Amino acid sequence: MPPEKNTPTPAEWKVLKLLFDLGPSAARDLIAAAERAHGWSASTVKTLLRRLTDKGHVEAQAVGSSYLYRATRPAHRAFRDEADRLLANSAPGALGSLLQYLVKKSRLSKDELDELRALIDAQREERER
Amino acid sequence: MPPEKNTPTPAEWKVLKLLFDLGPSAARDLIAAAERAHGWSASTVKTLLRRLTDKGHVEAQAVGSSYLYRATRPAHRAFRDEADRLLANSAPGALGSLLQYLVKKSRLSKDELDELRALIDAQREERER
DNA sequence: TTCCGTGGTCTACATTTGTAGACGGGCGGC
DNA sequence: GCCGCCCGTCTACAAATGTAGACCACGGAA
Repeated sequence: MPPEKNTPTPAEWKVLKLLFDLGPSAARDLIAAAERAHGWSASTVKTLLRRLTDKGHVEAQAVGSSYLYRATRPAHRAFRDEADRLLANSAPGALGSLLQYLVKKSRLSKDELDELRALIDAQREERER
Repeated sequence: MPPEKNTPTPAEWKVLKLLFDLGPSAARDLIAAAERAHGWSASTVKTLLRRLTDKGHVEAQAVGSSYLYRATRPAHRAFRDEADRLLANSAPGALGSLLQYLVKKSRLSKDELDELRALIDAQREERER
């Protein structure tokens, strides 16, 4: 169980995503990015940032008179949680086709494909035994 | 763009999931299942069912004096939409490891693994060219 | 020293979501 | 033919969410 229980809401995710993209950032940059990306007002971003820190997804590190915001967990961890939600919902039978869809759609690089293939082979071995 | 715009809320998903599991069902069965699975009252299920039909995820086919509820799109389609949301959020770099995680965690059957592997090989070919 | 821009905090408010009771009508049993 | 049960609809209402203004303090520019 991850320490963070409250998953981010969709709007919060968007801010989180910006944080992932920009890396640890000052409010001004996040606000600018959110304005550009979603047309949000500064206030909106501030609120979402507060809620994210409340929920523990974002950490506000005091720097001078203001904060540097950073995601508390790395992007891949956060996405993983999302993925878990997906699995939790998905019916067992539908899973295979779901993954196929994802692989097709996500246009992985050759290296990534190789890794994935290796993983699959390993799993197949396991099934053999 | 799928016809359905409003994605189901988490609670709605739970009902949808029950519908997928049970197949087209009468209210009584859904209510019973939801009671068992989530401890919900009949009213709650009814409301969620209404909202789902409003949003177009569920279709209420009149049968006698009541309805037979059925999901408007097959499970795999619905999950696919969820998966799309996931991809939309996920940063490109993180995708590979995300899929690995999913494959590992979802414990596919040998057949499913084979299919997935075939798909990956196909993609690799494509990268070659 | 004064003023302004930024950033943070408070407050606000409409909407959506989660959860559920009340009510009226029909059908199946007695 | 009357009764109760089950169903669908209406209504309710608290909490979460989306979106944002008001206000205040401080640090830097002038």
